[in-house]
Amino acid sequence: MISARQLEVLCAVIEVGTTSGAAEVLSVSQPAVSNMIRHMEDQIGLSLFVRERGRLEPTPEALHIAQEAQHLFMQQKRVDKIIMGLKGGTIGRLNIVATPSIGYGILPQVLAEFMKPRPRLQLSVELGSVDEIVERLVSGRSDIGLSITRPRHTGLSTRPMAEGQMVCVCPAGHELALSQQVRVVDLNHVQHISYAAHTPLGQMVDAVFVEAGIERRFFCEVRHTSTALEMAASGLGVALVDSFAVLGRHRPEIAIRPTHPRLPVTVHAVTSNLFPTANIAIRFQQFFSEFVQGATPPA
Amino acid sequence: MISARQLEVLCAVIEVGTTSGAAEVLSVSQPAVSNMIRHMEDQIGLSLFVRERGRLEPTPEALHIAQEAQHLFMQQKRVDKIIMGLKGGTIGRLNIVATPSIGYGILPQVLAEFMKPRPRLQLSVELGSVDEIVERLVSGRSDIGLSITRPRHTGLSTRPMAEGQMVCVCPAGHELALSQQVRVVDLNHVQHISYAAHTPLGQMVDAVFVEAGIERRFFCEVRHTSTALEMAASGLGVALVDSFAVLGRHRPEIAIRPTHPRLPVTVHAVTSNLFPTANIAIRFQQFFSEFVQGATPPA
DNA sequence: GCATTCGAATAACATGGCATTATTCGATGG
DNA sequence: CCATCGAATAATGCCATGTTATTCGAATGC
Repeated sequence: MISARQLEVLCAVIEVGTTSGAAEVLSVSQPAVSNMIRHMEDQIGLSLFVRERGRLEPTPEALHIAQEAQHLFMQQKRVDKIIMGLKGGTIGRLNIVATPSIGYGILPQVLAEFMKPRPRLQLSVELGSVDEIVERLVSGRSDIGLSITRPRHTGLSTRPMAEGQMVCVCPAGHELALSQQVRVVDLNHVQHISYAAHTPLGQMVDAVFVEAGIERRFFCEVRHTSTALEMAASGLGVALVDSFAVLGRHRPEIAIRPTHPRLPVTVHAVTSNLFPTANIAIRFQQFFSEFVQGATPPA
Repeated sequence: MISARQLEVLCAVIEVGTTSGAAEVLSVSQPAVSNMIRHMEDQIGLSLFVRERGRLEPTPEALHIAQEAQHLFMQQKRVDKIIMGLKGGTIGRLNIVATPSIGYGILPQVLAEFMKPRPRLQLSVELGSVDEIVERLVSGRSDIGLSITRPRHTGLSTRPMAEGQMVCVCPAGHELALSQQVRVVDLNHVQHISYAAHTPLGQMVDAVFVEAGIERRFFCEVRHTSTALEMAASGLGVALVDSFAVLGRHRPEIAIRPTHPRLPVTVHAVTSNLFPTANIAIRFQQFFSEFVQGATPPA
């Protein structure tokens, strides 16, 4: 019926007292205001102003309407702010599900930075296996999944977010730290921490040993790179971890060396095709990629 | 920034699920809805729907915005209702100031009818002399004044609202009731109730006696026609009252006769030129006129 | 008393938002 | 494979809202 613009003009004229003044405030021409007022009066069938001595005097009705319109403006501003917030990702909710390797490794750092300009963003982080990631995504309970291994599932889309590789982590001063590059098969000669053969990381490492016709030997088996990293940092032995796990952290107690052969790992973002991806999730993907790009690569 | 219309379309599409359906609900064409959605997405830079299997799936952001928009719609409806109410005069406040003759006579009947379709209208009725009416109007405390005598005052406008005349009221069976018409000067011959010479009504009646070269004689002097009417109805004597005082009332105990000469009286509506007249006051004037027109004239 | 000034109204015209109809494209289902 | 349904696109129209230029009326000041 009555437009927000009309109310805006009405209020401006009432506040300022003249059409010319209101026009200036609203950054439009004086006739625009004049026409709008007349049009409004015709439309609603009420006298809003009386022309007296060349001035406009608001009627009681006009004052009443203007008063009520304030509440409308409040709501309008509120909606606009919310839209801006959603667009900028400063409000809303981001539900992440990630593998523990990522969740204990790089994710906390990324999230810390991501949340800095978005204090009002609701955050949810779940850790789980690839199967659990798939389950949460297809059921719509999570907006985005983060995984090294790329789940194959109809209804899920994966995109590479960051390229990295496995690196060898050894206590500072360890014999393997003397060379610039660590041969994967050489790990058999030292006390080293590795991954179960049925895990994706274990299979990747195993492939190298199989290629070389050697059996992998390790004294300790863990599930997650973060665990392996902490054990290595504690001087327990040598470990292979993904480069993301050590990204951007200064750790004087450990040395980091690339491996031979190179074992590339990729962090994948996984989203559901069954539900629209939240804008904030898309932004988070971008942010994640840029964060990894910008972070100091492992020495 | 974002228009109410756009939000309306957004909500419709989300609720109905298809652009075609939303178009039907909104009574517009399907392309109109389609274009609006696209335009909105361009404008705010957010994906609101994902096109999937030929259908529209709202994004979480779209759902969030739609939710907030509901409050805006509430306010919009509220403002519209208020405007309608002001236009129809069902809300607002009507401040009336009237002379006692009117205030005790016809006004209550008129107001009773006027208020029936306007149960939420605030009403204020003050009674006072013509001077007091003037004072209240020029000070802006009353919206409209009702008076038989027409106040002369710069800043006040008067308009005739109802034409009537003085009528003679006598107890049923009174000798004057025998004739179809009562000569004013004949009142001197019966016990009659009249008005002080300094009052407008008194002067009007006096003028007839002066014209005839007769001195007015009466046994009782009152100020208001309503008092005179009640006294006459009680059988105390004969009185001249304005025709409005007996308008629309069946009173078997009294007889009403026109006078000779005719003594016309007019109810005037008085409004201030210093303030805009409230729409409700204008409507009341119209209503008053029509009420008097439509009411059964005194027999 | 007359010119100036200020504000409102009007005229004539431009533009963009939002609508229309007609048509095409893509997916789904018998 | 075709019929159907829904969305998108194209071509177009109208009206709300804006513009500039001008006029009109009232108040003001010399």
